[in-house]
Amino acid sequence: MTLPIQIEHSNCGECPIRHRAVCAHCERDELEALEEIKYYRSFEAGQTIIWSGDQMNFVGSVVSGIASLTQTMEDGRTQMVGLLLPSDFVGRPGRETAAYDVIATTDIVMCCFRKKPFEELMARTPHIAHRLLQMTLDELDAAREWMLVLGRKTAREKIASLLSIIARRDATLTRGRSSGPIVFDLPLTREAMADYLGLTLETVSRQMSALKKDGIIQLEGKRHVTIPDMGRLMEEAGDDTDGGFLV
Amino acid sequence: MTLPIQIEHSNCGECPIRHRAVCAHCERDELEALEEIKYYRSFEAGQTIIWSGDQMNFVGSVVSGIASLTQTMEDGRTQMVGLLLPSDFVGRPGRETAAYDVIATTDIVMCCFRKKPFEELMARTPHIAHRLLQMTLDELDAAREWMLVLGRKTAREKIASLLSIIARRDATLTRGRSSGPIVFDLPLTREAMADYLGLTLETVSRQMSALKKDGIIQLEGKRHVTIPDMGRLMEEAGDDTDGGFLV
DNA sequence: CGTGCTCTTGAAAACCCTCAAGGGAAGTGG
DNA sequence: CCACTTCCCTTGAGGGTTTTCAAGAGCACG
Repeated sequence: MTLPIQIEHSNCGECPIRHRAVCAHCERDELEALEEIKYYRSFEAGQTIIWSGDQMNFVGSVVSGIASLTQTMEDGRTQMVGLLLPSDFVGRPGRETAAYDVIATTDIVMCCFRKKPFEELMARTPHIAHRLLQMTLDELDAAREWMLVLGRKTAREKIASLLSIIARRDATLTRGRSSGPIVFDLPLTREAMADYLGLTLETVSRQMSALKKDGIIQLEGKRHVTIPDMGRLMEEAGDDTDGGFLV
Repeated sequence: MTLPIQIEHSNCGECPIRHRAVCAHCERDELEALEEIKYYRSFEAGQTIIWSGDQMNFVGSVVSGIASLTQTMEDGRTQMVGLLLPSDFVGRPGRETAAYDVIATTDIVMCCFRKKPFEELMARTPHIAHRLLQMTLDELDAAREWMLVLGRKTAREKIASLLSIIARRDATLTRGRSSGPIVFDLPLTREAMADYLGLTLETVSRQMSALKKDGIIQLEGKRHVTIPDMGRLMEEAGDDTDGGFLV
């Protein structure tokens, strides 16, 4: 049941998210201060990391794996409001309780900081505060982009939008190449996709099949996706591509 | 056509948004620095304040009136991604071009700062940076709350959600009372409501009529709304109220 | 009194959801 | 090794909500 997950990166200098996380702009001495209050935690896929309404005793960064921020109504309707990827920040300085459920989508490793010390450190470390502002503004943009998807796009466009976001992220992480087919594994179940897109899982499944039938995507198994032509996918997503090269 | 709108608040100390805007936590000397780079601009209802893709030469705060942040697809589908109320901040330090259209919903007065000097000032004024982080986090929460509305609520629940947000804001601004009926004027056309809610204007109109027929709201004319029972409205919105007193 | 704008209402159609059944792969225990 | 279960996914049929298309009402303005 409980796998002993190895924590390898005790040293910030060797951390895989060193240059993208909230600590990205930190100097050596600032990193050392962070190291003193940090600790790692691992969660298995499916585990709830934070319950909405709970006391938040820590903030932190996703080191590896994927988590989701979700909101649930009384009758069970669920909406994912954020996808947390490696380097993304979890928690809100200055707030006591969590506003959303944070759920591990895959096995995940987090770099956590006790909240109080982190807030104190942030107050005297402009590099951290500034980076957090940057990241928050980016998340706000992503949330607003997603509002267009949720409010105005068709089911087919929604699926294409999600796939192109994941494809783009994968392309950034794995290599800079933009030519040739893009290949990746979907980190989400059909149900998670549905919760992200404001659809039912049946509609997700149907639209995935339709995109496959039309040659926009290729599927091996349920999760392994190949995108032969990124431009076509973006057309299906309804985004202005106008070439779309260089992503 | 062009009304000569009076700019009254040249002095920050008397500014109506003094304690809620990005300058809220500023000391006297910080305010003086802001005063040196600030200027007021007025826009009439319907005017576009900023075009998506344009160079951003200023950032600023809404002093009075309402503006909307909207995103438009090539085929004309429009989604409002933010509602800018007095004290809300416009613009993103560190970015060159605007990501969204900013449109004056009502006549509006803005307190603007030239972008470059503001960024420099922010770099050496933690009070401003900290306040901006707070405000950005609040906006992120609002955006995420709205994602649930867009993704998972029915047309009727969407309308009720919008009305309760406006009602709550009005209640906060005009007085602390929470008992008795709430009365306000809708600052949005049916079309603007539709763009906010991801609906068509016909559906908005129909659901407004339905809520009226069911006694959830009362309408005088098209814009003047009375809410006899805030609890009932929030039930219709699908929000957990559990009493809901104290707003 | 016509024009323009916002809003309302109706009828038909489209899209997505709900309900239902079943397939395929992985894991468990006999 | 093979039933059996479970989980995830696919596909079909029917129905409901919202959209689309269309017409007209109410109001302000010139």
